[in-house]
Amino acid sequence: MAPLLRPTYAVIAKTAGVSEATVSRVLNGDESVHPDRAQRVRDAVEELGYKKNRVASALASGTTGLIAVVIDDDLSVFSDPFWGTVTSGVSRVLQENGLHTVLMVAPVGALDGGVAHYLKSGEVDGAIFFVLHSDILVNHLKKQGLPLVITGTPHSNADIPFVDTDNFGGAYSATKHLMSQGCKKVAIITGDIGTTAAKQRLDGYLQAHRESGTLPSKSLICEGNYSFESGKAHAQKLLETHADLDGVFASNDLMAMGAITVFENAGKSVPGQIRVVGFDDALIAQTSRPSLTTVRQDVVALGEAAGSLMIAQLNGQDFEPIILPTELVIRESA
Amino acid sequence: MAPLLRPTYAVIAKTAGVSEATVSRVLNGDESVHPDRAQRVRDAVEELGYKKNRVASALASGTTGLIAVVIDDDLSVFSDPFWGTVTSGVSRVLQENGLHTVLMVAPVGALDGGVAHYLKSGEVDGAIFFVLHSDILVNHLKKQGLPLVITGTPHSNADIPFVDTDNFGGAYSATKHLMSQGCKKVAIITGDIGTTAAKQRLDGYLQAHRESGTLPSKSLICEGNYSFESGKAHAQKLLETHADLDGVFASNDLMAMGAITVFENAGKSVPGQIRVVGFDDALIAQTSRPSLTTVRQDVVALGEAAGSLMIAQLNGQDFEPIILPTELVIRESA
DNA sequence: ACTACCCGCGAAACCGCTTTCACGGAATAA
DNA sequence: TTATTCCGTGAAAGCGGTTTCGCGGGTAGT
Repeated sequence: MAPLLRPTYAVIAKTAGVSEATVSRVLNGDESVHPDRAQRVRDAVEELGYKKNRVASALASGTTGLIAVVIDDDLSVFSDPFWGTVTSGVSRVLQENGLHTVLMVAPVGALDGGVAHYLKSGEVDGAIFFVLHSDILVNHLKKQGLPLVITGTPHSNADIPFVDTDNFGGAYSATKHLMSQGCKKVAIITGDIGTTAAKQRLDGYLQAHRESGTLPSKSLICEGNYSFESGKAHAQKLLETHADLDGVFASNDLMAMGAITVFENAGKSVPGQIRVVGFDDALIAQTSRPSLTTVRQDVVALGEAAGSLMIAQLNGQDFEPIILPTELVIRESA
Repeated sequence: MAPLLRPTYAVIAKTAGVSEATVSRVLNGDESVHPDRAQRVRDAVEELGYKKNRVASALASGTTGLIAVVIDDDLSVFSDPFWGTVTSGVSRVLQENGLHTVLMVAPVGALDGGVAHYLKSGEVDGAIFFVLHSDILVNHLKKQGLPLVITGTPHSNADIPFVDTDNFGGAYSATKHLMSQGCKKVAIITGDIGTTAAKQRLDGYLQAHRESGTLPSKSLICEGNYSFESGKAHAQKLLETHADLDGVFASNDLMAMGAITVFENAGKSVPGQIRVVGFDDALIAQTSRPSLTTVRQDVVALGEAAGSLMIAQLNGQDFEPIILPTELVIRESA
């Protein structure tokens, strides 16, 4: 493909007057080479503008320098700026460590799909999973010894390293905040309850109620799916069933926006009559009117943490799950 | 890394009773193998659950099956759902063709940066560029024979295959629409004028005016940078300098939203007193109040087109630049 | 002074697949 | 029948690094 042929070890070895083995040692940081000869090799490398052929290196060494980022879903997920941002964080950390990011967007499903095969085939040195609908593939890969990181909390309690936002704490403080603002009846619109994040946020909401001694009625708990439409639909239903509703915690900003739209169209002012808190601190939280009080999570940091955890594993270092803190950002809506 | 050792050609060859060369022929679709022996090979492959080692294959054949997606910018770009969506389109098409996507997010800058080296080192079979600030690297790579696709229109007129949205046409129809709604004085807030897309949208805006015989004054042309803040800032300035402003075409939805925010805060109703049209049809265009009239571009299709163009090149097929049509989506703001 | 070790370094095998080359036999031509 | 092609096929030579193995010389032990 490349017309100009790049130098190989053979050339470096000849111009440096050493063997190929020595070249390899120098280029891989083997200390046992005499400084003078090592320097001769480095000079030759410099002079010839040598760049190691990673493919050959991969074949011989068994490591490819590639980390897969797997999004277990369809394309729509990636339109969500959230995952794009996480990915950029991952990518940056990996790049700083000389690794590259292979992107795989596909429903993972079974153990014998294309993605599964690819991961099992040793073409990547590790895999970072984003949206995980099931742990079976992950557990399978773990058994094979592939370094893994999960972004979000795994479903099972297999000891797979993961990074996550403090969903519970964020939801808890959001709910507490609504209560402290005088809300007597606060509903929650959850995310896709099949995700651990949605469950944890619901738990935070419940915990806040538990502590205040006022358990919310079942009808205040609405099972949404993170979409704008589901936010609207549940807000509508809440209006009809709870005339005295005065607070809503939505599991993400988009649903919060949907709810606010419905409330205002129905003549309920936000935050005057109903206070609303979202989650994410996405761009729309700042640009909307009223601007949205929300739970901020540091999305780039999440990606970077995932990348770092992967690096740590590859280096054989110790590592533990990383839970990133959240911050309640108070704006106009609550 | 993988504990269970996978079978190699040697094993397949033995169980099928043929030579490794024949195995290779069968697995690469060489017609010149006798059907019976070919079948024996396929049976052996099936029976042993053989999967080709792509790394070894890459070393021997010189092709890696990897396509780089290069975003010539910093991380922030990837937080924009736009590029995430394009990427997912690319990724899907490539995956369907047995290729994988390597993501590189970094300022490309010079010819000797890390990204440049990687691309020149033959570790990828092709590269798709997203945000391009300069054509020099691209031209350099093209000379080396690396298959390239640019998403967006290149700066120079080098014959590099590209895909783009019909920016000119979209801006033209947006401006025409404002005029047809009775707007006498329509301003434009452009995007980062260093991008070809921003220039083309400006041209469309100007062309609409030219046809109507009313050339806009210089002060109606505001140079923004695609950010919410720049939308707000320019809207503010416009309010101060043009009391009779009654229409604004913003080069993207985010700036349009910024402008609307300013107008409404200033007591100007949208679309009552000032009509606003955006560009992109991003999610916020639907969720905002008033909902945004905007120029829709099919972002997934853009990515798919880029992927297809790459595939075509790799197959040695003919290919031409692809310009995707836009559609004016009329909502409340104009 | 003689054996026992350690250390730096090169020769060569190897990673798993691709591709050239040439051979044996069948098919066609003379 | 003999000479000429053509064709399917296997042996073997890479692709470009990595790694094992063992050699020769220097240091240390007694």
